Amino acid sequence: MPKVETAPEGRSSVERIVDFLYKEITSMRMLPGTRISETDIAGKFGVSRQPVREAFTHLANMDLILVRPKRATEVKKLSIKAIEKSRFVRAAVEAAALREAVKHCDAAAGFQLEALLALQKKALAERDYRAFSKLDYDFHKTVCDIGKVPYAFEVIREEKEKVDRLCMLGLAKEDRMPLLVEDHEEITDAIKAGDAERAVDAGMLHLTRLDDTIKSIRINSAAYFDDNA
Amino acid sequence: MPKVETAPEGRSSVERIVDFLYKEITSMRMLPGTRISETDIAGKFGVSRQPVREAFTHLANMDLILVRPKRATEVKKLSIKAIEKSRFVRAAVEAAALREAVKHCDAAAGFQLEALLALQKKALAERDYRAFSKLDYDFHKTVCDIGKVPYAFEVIREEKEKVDRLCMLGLAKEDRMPLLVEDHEEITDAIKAGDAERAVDAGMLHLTRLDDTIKSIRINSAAYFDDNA
DNA sequence: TTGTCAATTCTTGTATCCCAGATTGAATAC
DNA sequence: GTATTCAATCTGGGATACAAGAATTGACAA
Repeated sequence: MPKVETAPEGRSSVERIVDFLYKEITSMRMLPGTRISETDIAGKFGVSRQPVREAFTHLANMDLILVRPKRATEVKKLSIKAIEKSRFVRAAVEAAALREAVKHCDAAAGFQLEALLALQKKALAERDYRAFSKLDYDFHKTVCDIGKVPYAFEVIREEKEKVDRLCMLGLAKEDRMPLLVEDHEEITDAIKAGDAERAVDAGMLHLTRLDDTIKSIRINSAAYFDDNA
Repeated sequence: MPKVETAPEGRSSVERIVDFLYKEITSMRMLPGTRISETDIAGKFGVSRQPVREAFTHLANMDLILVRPKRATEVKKLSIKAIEKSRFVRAAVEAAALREAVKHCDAAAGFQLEALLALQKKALAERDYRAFSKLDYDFHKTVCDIGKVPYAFEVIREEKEKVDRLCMLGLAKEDRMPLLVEDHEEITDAIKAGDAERAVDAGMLHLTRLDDTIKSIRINSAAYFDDNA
């Protein structure tokens, strides 16, 4: 018998609470500045305050909430500095991954990218943003895999998550799909051509697609931001 | 009245505990695999288990300890994968920072680097590793500042801390000083010359200086490592 | 001597209680 | 009417007590 892992309705109390709050916050259902109380959450989950406290510590370490002792705990506001840092790290890692991908690209790798591109065009034609989202994820992961730097994608994903919350405020994600597919196409061509600089340039251009979104959100939703750096 | 910040003997209990354990672990006074008990630490600090638990959560999030429920908590072993990831991120960020530094370098920036170099040579001549260590820190920070990417250095520092623990096992750090200063010299020259590729190459070479150390430690101290990837 | 099993004793997880600081709003003095 | 003060109340911080799981150690039998 393989030994059942039990886990009746999740795992531990704190994990369930962390998961719940994480999703609430990153999906922007809980807006920055929202105050959350240990007691409330404890009541909502039918547990004592202790697990909630630990969950809070977790989320605080993730920079998602701000615990102000004796005052209150609230959903952390977005920080321009943090976003810029994230943006920079992502660009640096993405560039490095692309250079490695160019170095290690072979015929099979080229086909992998082309296959993903085809699927993306299909999703684009069907205006299936959900599918495209997954394919976008796969594309960048594949680039990292081709470059034999799997950890690069971990970093990219981590940094991406940090700004994903913000993008929930942006509208009309569907409109940007064609542009993104074009970018992927250019990146693929550059990698297949073995042109590292062109691949990096395309990758960097690809990243700038986010900048406008961020800028407009920053203006329209200034209340959710913290520093004005 | 400026309002005294109190803080009798530090800050909060958990912060003191985190600081203590952090130093113990990163200085390798507590070796990987060492078991630590909430009760013990609580007793040692004269507090209850609660603050200790929170401190543990912190350290677990930093990947320094491993909490195994109902079993025990122990100092986390070193992970080859984590080291490679850290190494990659650092290289990527360092490269990006160097490119930016080249872009923004002016006469004043050049003098800053030269000044640091002179101090480093002085420390080298005096075999003052402690001073050199600080100057090395300053050098890389200055590069990031020149490139107007201050957050880059934050990342570099964070990643550096992750492998610093490991370097405690290495000996004869003094012997590598001349090589490191030479590297800094080459990096400075390349930046001043406005040659981005040369600067990046020099920076990458600089990073490889660590690789031998890591490799030898990995062999000599295999017991402290986790995965054998 | 060795293998098995059970009780004991560790470990962390959770609940409950009390405490101190901070906010807030009402009452009071001006 | 305005400003100040003080107390009720809400916040998180910490201590203690209890629960549950895993490892260890001991006895006992083969």
